[in-house]
Amino acid sequence: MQTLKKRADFLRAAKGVRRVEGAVTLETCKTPDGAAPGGAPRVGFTASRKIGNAVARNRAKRRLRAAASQLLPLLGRGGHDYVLVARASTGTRAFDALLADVTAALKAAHRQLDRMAGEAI
RNA sequence: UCAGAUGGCCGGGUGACCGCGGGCAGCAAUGUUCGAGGAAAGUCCGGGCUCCACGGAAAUACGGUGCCGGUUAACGGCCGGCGGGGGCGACCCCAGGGAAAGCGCCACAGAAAUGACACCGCCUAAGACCCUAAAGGUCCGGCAAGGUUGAAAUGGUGCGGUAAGAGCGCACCGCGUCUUUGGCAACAAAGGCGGCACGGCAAGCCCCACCGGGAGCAAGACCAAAUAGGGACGGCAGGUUGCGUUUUCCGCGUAGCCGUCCGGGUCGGUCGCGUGAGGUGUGUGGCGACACAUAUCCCAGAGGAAUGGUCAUCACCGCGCAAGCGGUACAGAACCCGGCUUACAGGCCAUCUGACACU
Repeated sequence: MQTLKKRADFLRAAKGVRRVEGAVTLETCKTPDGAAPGGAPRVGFTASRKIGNAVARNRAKRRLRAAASQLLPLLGRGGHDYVLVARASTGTRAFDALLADVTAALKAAHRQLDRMAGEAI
């Protein structure tokens, strides 16, 4: 799975669809043409200083990465960028609950994307 | 046993499955091995390394350091001493050069704050006057003991002395100064001399001694799409046109397009990047910091940034009769090293001090 590395990719995702669910915030948008050969979903992780010190931020990103590696191959849509933003409770929430949060956020974001696509047509 | 002082150490362990980053082997699949800290933190000092600047050296300015000796690559670190202060003690604390080079400041209170001073007080001996004596009073005066203020008041205590007092005299203590002795030194001790002359602040300026060129791995080096502009060479087109040569003619110069190369350096990539003032053990020297010798080990190197998820079991702590449940600090390397400072659940070890008890 390809990870996002450019600041511009994160900014583009932040302007797209945003869902807050439990201990995570999900931001997503379409991958720009040509950026991801093969059409696999791309993913990025963010933890701001509001989360805590460096140890807390690292831990939050690791748990999000673990969750994404389980869920995105099943639920992710090709040709989309996903950004998982850590929240204050990301480091301490039970992992089952964290998985449920990410799943719910993905499904809700997909519904919103479909609705926007329908309006566009 | 209790209370305390100092120095040091640990910072959850083991196993299973699915994953992550680097090295090595391999065409690959894959295999194998290594993978955060005592502070990785704050970025406060000192160095290595890199680039820039610069005749050498010194001075001025600015900044830093500040008892003495040692240690170190170096330091504002560390070690050992000295001085001052605190504690019954083990031990702890100190921004600890110079105030007779100079300037400045010393609020409030107080009589007086440095050219020290006289508010309340103390005295009436000598001299003059009143009172014809005595006693007393007035003047001229003397004094700074006692009181009051303050962070600080021109040595302190005692005895003598005096009208009252005063280093006025003496003893001891303090201070200053000289000499001797001990010590590498800071300094200490002893003796002589001086009747006291010399208030505090240098963390206000300043003086003295010593140290310091600047910027930092986003340093710096290399490879190199694109693009702007430049250069060289070749080809095509052209003597029609524009511009310059004051005007006309002639002539000359210049302006176009394409390709290759040079140069340039952006996105990106590679290096810098971990064998080092390295760790560990042993020995020797030293009170110690540390040094030397020797053996042995290779121990993170990412670049949106690697350690996560699930489970079992053990250890410790809390709650609970129990089954069990919950918790396990502070905190994440980013060029490297030596320090300092700050944070830290819980636990361990060694040495020493005081008190009590027992032998």
